[in-house]
Amino acid sequence: MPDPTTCQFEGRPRRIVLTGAHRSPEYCLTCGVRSRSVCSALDDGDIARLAETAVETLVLPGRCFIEEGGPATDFFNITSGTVKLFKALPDGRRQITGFAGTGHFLGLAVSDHYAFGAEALDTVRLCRFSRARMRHLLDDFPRMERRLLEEASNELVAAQNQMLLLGRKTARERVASFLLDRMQDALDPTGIVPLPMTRADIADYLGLTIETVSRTLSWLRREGMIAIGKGHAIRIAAMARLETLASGDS
Amino acid sequence: MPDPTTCQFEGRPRRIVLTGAHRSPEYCLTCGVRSRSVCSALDDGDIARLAETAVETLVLPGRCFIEEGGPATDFFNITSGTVKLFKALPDGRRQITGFAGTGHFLGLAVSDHYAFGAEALDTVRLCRFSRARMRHLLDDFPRMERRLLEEASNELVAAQNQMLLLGRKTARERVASFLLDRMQDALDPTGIVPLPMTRADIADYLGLTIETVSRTLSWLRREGMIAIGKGHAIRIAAMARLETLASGDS
DNA sequence: TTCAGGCATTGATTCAGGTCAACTCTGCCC
DNA sequence: GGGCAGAGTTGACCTGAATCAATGCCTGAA
Repeated sequence: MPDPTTCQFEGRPRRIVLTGAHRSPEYCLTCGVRSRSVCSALDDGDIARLAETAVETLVLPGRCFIEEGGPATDFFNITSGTVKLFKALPDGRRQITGFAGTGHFLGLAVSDHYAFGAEALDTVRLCRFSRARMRHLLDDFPRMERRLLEEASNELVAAQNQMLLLGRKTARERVASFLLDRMQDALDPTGIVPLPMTRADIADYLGLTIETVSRTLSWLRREGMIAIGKGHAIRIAAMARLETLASGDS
Repeated sequence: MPDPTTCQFEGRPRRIVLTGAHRSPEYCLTCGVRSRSVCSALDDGDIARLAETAVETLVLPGRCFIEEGGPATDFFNITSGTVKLFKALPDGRRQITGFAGTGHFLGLAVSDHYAFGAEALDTVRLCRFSRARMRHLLDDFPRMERRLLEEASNELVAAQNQMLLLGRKTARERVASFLLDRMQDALDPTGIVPLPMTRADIADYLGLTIETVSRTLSWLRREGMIAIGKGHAIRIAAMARLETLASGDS
């Protein structure tokens, strides 16, 4: 069983080998990453050079692969799976600052120490670059820098939304906002929202306790706004009412 | 008197004229901005071209110059003064997502609408670029892009810290963290922390009410950790104890 | 099948911080 | 000086979410 307190890589890091399919700009390196990935900004030549420097890694669920405050040696591009990013206080209180999925970058820190930890929610595949190599790549591929800037800008907008949520929204508004955000992410028009994280993760993301998250979900169900399925999925039953609640119009 | 509900520029927008002093990389455009500014990443030629496209603007205290949700037409570099950045809910609840001072960039949004509002705390001078021009500049000056990426990364780290604060810290820990952050910003070794913002701004930044901010500052004073001076300044009297409090070690 | 352990739900109670209200302080205009 | 408005402080009380506690519900191991 993975020990979440240690911080190591699992699986079989290996050199990436490009095949025909991977030359398409809509696929990343070895692993079929979609348009959000690093490769959407690069051409075939770029990708060939990247392949020289990236290492594909498999991370098992529950395994922490970035340790908050640890030396920032690597840079990551997630190619499948979901990770949670978090910060912690000495007494154990935790705040999840975001969830990163396929195509997202990690480890952009300017400092030489990671400002946050990262842990795999499910089995995660990622491309790992040494930061030194990464710096050289940025010099060679201006498009890459453009991509990173775009990603960082998007994350800043998300962070500002989250600050509004954490600072000023009620528990009900927080949970409603969270469900809608997740639905946007899943791009599922049927209103089924996958929740690969535990109640504890949701609580740590929303600045609440697990009990409050649970009570609030039950309340949303009693009110007919959602239906709670088996196996960590929720169906949104009254989108409009949920949106009104999330925006704080009440 | 400025009307904070409308969103206009004050003063005398004008073309920027470079003089000898401004050619130095440690000064921005017209106005003596230090190393954090856009110019630290540019050489003389770059600066000369920038000067063609930037407009200097003076913003009066209390004036909102970026309206949340409004069309994102411009890009800004603050050359003096402090602004508050905020998001609001329909019923008036507000969250200040950050304070931006000399050298900071604003308006990096990927979307074509601003994701936050900005209002001058004191008299603010800034260099304004149209976003269309800005895009062309980024193509011409890769160094500029590097600078923006660095700035965005720093802001992301700050945002993550703020999420930890808003989601998991107590009122006392929040206020202590805030004072220490402000001191870092002011770079004043004597421990005098300038607070150009009102109690309401501090409250909206920390996710508290003005009453709680006031009570907490009074408590810190009674405990001997700070001394509250006249005219919006505070002296830190027991740095170590304040740091222990801020980090949540209690 | 049973048992153990993690996760989730629900109820009872507490408390940190919000709300409401009174008051002071300061600068400012007349 | 007097009066006024906005900012700040302090007290009394209330409430939303945390805390504490009990129970249910899976899943995997023996």
